[in-house]
Amino acid sequence: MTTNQPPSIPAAAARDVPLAGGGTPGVRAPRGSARAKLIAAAHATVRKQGYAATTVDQICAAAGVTKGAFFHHFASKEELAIAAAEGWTERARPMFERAPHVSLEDPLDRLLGHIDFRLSMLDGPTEDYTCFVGTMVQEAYATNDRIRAACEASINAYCQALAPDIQAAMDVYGVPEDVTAIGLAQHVQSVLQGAFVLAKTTNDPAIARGTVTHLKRYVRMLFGAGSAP
Amino acid sequence: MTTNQPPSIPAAAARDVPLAGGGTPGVRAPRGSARAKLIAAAHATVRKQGYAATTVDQICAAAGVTKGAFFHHFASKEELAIAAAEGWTERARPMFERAPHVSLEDPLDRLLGHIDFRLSMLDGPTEDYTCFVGTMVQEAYATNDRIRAACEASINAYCQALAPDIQAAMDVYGVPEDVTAIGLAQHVQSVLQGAFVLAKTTNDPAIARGTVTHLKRYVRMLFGAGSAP
DNA sequence: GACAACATACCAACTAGTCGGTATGTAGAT
DNA sequence: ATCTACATACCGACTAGTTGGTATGTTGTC
Repeated sequence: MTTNQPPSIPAAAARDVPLAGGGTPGVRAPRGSARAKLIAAAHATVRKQGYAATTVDQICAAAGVTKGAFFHHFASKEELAIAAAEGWTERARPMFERAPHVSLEDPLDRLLGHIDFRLSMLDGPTEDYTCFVGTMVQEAYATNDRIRAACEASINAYCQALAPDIQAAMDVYGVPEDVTAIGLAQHVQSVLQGAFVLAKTTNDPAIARGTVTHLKRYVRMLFGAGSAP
Repeated sequence: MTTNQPPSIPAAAARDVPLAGGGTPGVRAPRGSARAKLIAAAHATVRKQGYAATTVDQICAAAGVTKGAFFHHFASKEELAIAAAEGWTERARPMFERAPHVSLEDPLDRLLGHIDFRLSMLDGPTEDYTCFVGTMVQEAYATNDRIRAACEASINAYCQALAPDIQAAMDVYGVPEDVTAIGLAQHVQSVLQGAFVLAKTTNDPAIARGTVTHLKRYVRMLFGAGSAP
């Protein structure tokens, strides 16, 4: 796992790095922007089609750059995948760090606020709220260990970032034995990943919202059952 | 959605339909077995590599048949995918129907027994306990609506099969308002799908077991909080 | 002998990656 | 300041190999 902190699921924050389309033919993009555009294009394309079905040419077209630029920055499609997994972590970090609920006093409120925040993201086109690394790891876990490890690092960073608030809430409110902060953080991540899969099944976030709502109720019951201040 | 009942995640029940290997060269398999072998091979291969990364030749090799047999039974790779999604439902049905917990008196015991059963399946190689349709829908939801719908039907059949016991438990024990039987069944399925994604991340079922254990605690708390007989 | 169930040979399209080349910036010597 | 030398960023035609699918031949069964 990497040593940095947060991680996992940005939504429509792609607008920072404009994808193609805006690339008026003849007018070159500023030098040095190709790499970031390729990573953003990979996020968008893989979230929609999966990794294997996404071609290098498609990513280049979505990024508005040529194959020459692609292989200048990345030695292979695999290297892009790994860089994009790291980029996913970086892209998610500010989203969760800057969310309003992080400044709440009570750690349980922060945790519930985070779940509400995730709930509010379950809207719009499926490919805008689903997880890049969650999608990619399904195709790579058994065939490409470097990509698998990069996805693991991203998911792990998310769980590690969530754990301190959970631990603080446990310290304040108590919780049944054999519940750990990291274990509950992983459960949160699991429910979200499962919500994405179910959402893809119907191409609609309704079921996903239902399942995350169950998660929120669970967290409330878990901490409510213990002693309260 | 199809009208049949159960559905979703068989484990190592593949042994009914032997995959290749056993195909001693020169010794032909019994006529009429190719279709079932191709579907079983698709299950195994897609669970391991994903749909797009799986080639028709790989499926044929795993099934121990030739391409001619493949295209005799299926008009295209897409048609196999759809048939395999239906086959997944059929394959899961007897596993869950014959499990010992189904004969328990109390509906809540049956539900908890089912979760325990799912928990016990989280063992061995990742590709042996993960979900074929859950894997495939991630790659197909936006690009192939027929495959998406076939996966939806399979997941839906699972939830529909689980709902009656949940409803019965709700009738006996009560449950917070705005909890529905089908909604909770979908949550169970969500947690399982998320557990599979997390398991793929580390290529180890430990996290998956943890998250399903959280699910079991949630179900207990949900029904325990209401009035009990 | 006719039809279903296969097998074999083959092809057109596509894909990741290569390669020679151009455009743009930058550091140091004069 | 300006010129040279070099590095970095990017372009797009090309290739070797792969892929889904087809066309045709063979074998077993009723």
